Amino acid sequence: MPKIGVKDTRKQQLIDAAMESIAELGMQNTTIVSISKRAGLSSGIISHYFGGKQGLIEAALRHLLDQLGKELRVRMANNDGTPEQRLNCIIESNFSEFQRSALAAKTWLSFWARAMHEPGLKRLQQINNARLYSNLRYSFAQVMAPDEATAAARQTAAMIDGFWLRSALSLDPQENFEAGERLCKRFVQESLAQARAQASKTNS
Amino acid sequence: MPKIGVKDTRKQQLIDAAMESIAELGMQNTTIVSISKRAGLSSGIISHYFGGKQGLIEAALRHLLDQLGKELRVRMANNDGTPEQRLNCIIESNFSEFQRSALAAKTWLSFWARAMHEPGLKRLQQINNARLYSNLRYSFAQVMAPDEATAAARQTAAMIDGFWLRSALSLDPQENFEAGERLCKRFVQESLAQARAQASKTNS
DNA sequence: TTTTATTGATTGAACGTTCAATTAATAAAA
DNA sequence: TTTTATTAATTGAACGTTCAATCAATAAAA
Repeated sequence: MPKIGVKDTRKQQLIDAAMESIAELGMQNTTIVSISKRAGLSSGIISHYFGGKQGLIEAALRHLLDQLGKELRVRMANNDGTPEQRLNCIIESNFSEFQRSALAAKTWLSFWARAMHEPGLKRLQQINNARLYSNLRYSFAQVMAPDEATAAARQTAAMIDGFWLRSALSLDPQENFEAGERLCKRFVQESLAQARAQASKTNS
Repeated sequence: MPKIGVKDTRKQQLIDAAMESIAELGMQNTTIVSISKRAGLSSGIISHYFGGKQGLIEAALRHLLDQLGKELRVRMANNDGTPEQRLNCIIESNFSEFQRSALAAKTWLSFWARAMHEPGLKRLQQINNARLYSNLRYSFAQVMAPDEATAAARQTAAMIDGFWLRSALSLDPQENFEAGERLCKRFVQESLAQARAQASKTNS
């Protein structure tokens, strides 16, 4: 028998190498060779483990989404249930270290573009978008009227994605990401403050 | 001499065809044949007018940016100088009919992704990002303290781009664009209202 | 005729996929 | 222990396809 338990290791190696290649060369210039060389493996191995280049690309996106989900779950577990804290958690997990790395940022953007014309990727992307939105909406709805919560959630989701996009395209992504995180949190704070002011006025 | 004035016509035909192809097939599957066929011309003509496929791609992006700039200038000319009105103009021009079409949306996203790895496109993209930001900041600064204006401009710019992105990726781009425009305007309104409240408090 | 515009067949490079061959780790047999 | 059989893991050359770019040939205007 050959080495056993190597399968998952190899798969992860290839996924990492794929993201490195996409970040460095772009989706456009990422080839089976550019990936396998980075992983220190042969070109054939990609088809062996993922059925082809396309399969590896999808696996890489799934991996990014998993990271994002895990990030959120960890942070959610470590706080009480204040809407304010939960919203901060959501923002933080979207800007967390892993996600913030230039590697991930560039890879995301490539995926977004490709998702528009490949149903497999598009579905994954939409699930993720819907999750961000509904997480936000749930917390806002505990403090606001339904309509207000919907609006605030949509605005926040757009702001998060917008800062991501602009940061990835900027000359200094790191700095832009940090500023983006701060400004998203500030927006949420002020939305909540205004909602509370509104509520106390209605009650009196 | 040959037909005169055909040059610009052909160039525009090819730019339109390129955007159609990118919107339909994605940047990935757009070839000089898929473009030239849509334009009803031969494949060789692209190199003749644009020096190659890459040249046409850049010209198409430049065209999109020009449209955006023209859109803004027209709207700016038709209003007085209230910061509120100017900000609405900026938002409207970013969501205007031309820009809103699924064609433009898909093309934009493809450009964004590609811009990250091609200096020529990246420069164009950054000029555009900087213009949106500084237009916004200028108007906010007439009502707010400098720091506040910077923050509001950054938030608004991110929200605009974010709604663009999420709309382009959504199942119903049209509806999402419209909602996005409304919510961007609402955000600006509330930012201005809060700034004025702050100002009157400070004065008294 | 001269100049410009346009075509479309051709070329050569690049790419993803396939697969026969090799390697190396384990299990079973001697 | 040593030998043999078995099999997953891995390689990389070969193949067929796709594509951008080229260019000789043609058409049409001046």
